[in-house]
Amino acid sequence: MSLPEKTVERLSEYRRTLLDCLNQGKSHIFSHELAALLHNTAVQVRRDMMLMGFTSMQRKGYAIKELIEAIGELIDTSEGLNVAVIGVGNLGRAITGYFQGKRSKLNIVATFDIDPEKIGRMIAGVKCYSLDDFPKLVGDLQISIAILTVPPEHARNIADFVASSGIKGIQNFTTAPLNMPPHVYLEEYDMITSLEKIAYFVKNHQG
Amino acid sequence: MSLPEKTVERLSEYRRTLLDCLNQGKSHIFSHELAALLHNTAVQVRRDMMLMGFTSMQRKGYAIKELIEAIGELIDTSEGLNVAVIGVGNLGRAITGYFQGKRSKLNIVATFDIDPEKIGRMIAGVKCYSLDDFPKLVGDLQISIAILTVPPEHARNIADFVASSGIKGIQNFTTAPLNMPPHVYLEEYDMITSLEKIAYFVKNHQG
DNA sequence: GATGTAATGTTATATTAATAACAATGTTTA
DNA sequence: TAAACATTGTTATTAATATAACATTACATC
Repeated sequence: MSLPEKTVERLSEYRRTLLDCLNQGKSHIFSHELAALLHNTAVQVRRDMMLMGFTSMQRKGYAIKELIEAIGELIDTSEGLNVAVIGVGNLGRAITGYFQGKRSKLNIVATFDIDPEKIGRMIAGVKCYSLDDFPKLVGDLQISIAILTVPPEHARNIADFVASSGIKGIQNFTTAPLNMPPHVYLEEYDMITSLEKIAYFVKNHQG
Repeated sequence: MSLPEKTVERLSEYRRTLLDCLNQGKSHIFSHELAALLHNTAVQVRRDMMLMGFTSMQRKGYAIKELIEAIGELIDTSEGLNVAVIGVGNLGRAITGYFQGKRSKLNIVATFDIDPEKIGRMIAGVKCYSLDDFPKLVGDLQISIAILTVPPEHARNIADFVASSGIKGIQNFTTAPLNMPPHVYLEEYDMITSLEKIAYFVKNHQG
C-alpha cells in the first residue's frame, strides 16, 4: 500500500532536482539524466517511478512538470502541513531560519520554549510561545509535526507531552532515544552518532 | 572485516547510554536492560556484541566499563579526530556550539568561511579562517573530517575543493547531493527530505 | 547432586533494499 | 521496410539488515 521509506526519501530529492530542471527550461528528463544529477543509478530511478506508478512518455523521458505534481500528490497535503519547533536553542533557531521560505507546503508556524526571556519574542519571523500553551496551539494553528531541539535530559518528558497533544509526527534532534506510541511517526537524527560513524569508517579507511 | 553501518551507529548510541549507567554506579548490564534504554531489542544488542566480538560475564551481563572501552577502541583513534565546519551560517554556528565539550575524541578545531566579516572571528570558541587557507590548515591542524554547511549552490565546488585537500570524511548538511571519490567517506543528511518523509507517513497515517 | 531457570552466543529465517537482467516498444537510419 | 538502437517497465537476483529460534552454560534451589 505505502511506499518504501527509501523511495519516499528519494522522491523528495527528485522533486527538488526536478524543480531546478524546470527552471532551466527542460520539459522532459531521462532516467539516466536524473540519476546523474543525484548520486544513484538509472535503474533506481525507474524502479521508484514504477513504485509510485508514474510512467514516461515513450522515448522522450519523464515529463518534469507532471512528475513534480505527482510527487506532490504523494507527499504534500492540499492544505499544507504545519510544523512547530520545540526548544529555541542554537539548533532550534538555525532550523527555524533554515526553513523560512524554503518549501511552501511545510511551514514552521510556531516555536516553543520554557525560558521567559524567549517567550513572546520572534525567532526568524516565527513567534515563540510558552510550552504550556502547546496543547491549545496545536489545535489553533493546526500543528501536526514537531521538531524537537531541547536539552537531552528533558527530551523524553517533553516528547511525551508533545505526543499526547495530538501531534502526528516528531523529528527528534536530541541524543535521547524516544519511545513513541504507534500513531506518532518518529524520525530520529543524532549528529554525534552520525559523526562517530564517519570516524569509524575513516579510521578503517574504506570509502 | 568491518562492521555493518547500522551496527556502528548503534555502538555509538550504546556507548552514550552506557556512560550514563556508569555514572549511576552500575557496573554490569543485561542485553534486555540496554535494549530497554534504547528503543530496540535484546537480540539486536546481543548480535551487535557478537559482531564486535565482545562477550559478557556469564549471568552478570556485560561489564559496562570494559564495553565502553571496547567501543572506544573501534570508533576512536588514540590521538582523537579533528573536525572542521565549512560555512558559518546559522547551522554551522549551531553545530559548532553543540559539539563544544561534548565528546573528547572528536574536536571541532576550526571553522571556515569566505565572508571577510566572519574570518578572524571566534565562533563558539573556535576560530574562523578563510576558506582559501583550508589546504594549508588541514595539515597544520590535522583535520580529517569536514562538516559542510554552506549554501547549496556552492556545495559541490566547495566539497570538491575540500576533498582534494586530503580530507577523509565529509558530513554534508546541504541539500545538494555530492559525488565524492571513493577514499572520502560521505554521509549526507537532508533536513527537508527528512521532514517531507515524515509528512508522507503522517499523511498515510501509519506509524 | 539433580532440576529449573535466566541469560547468552550463534545459526537460521524473514524482511527490506539495491542491483542486475531482459523483453517490449517505439525511433532513427539505412 | 528492416536493422540497429535507446529507453523503458518489470521480474529476478543479490546484498544488507532485522528478527526469530534454539542449544548451551552456569548459577540457584531443592
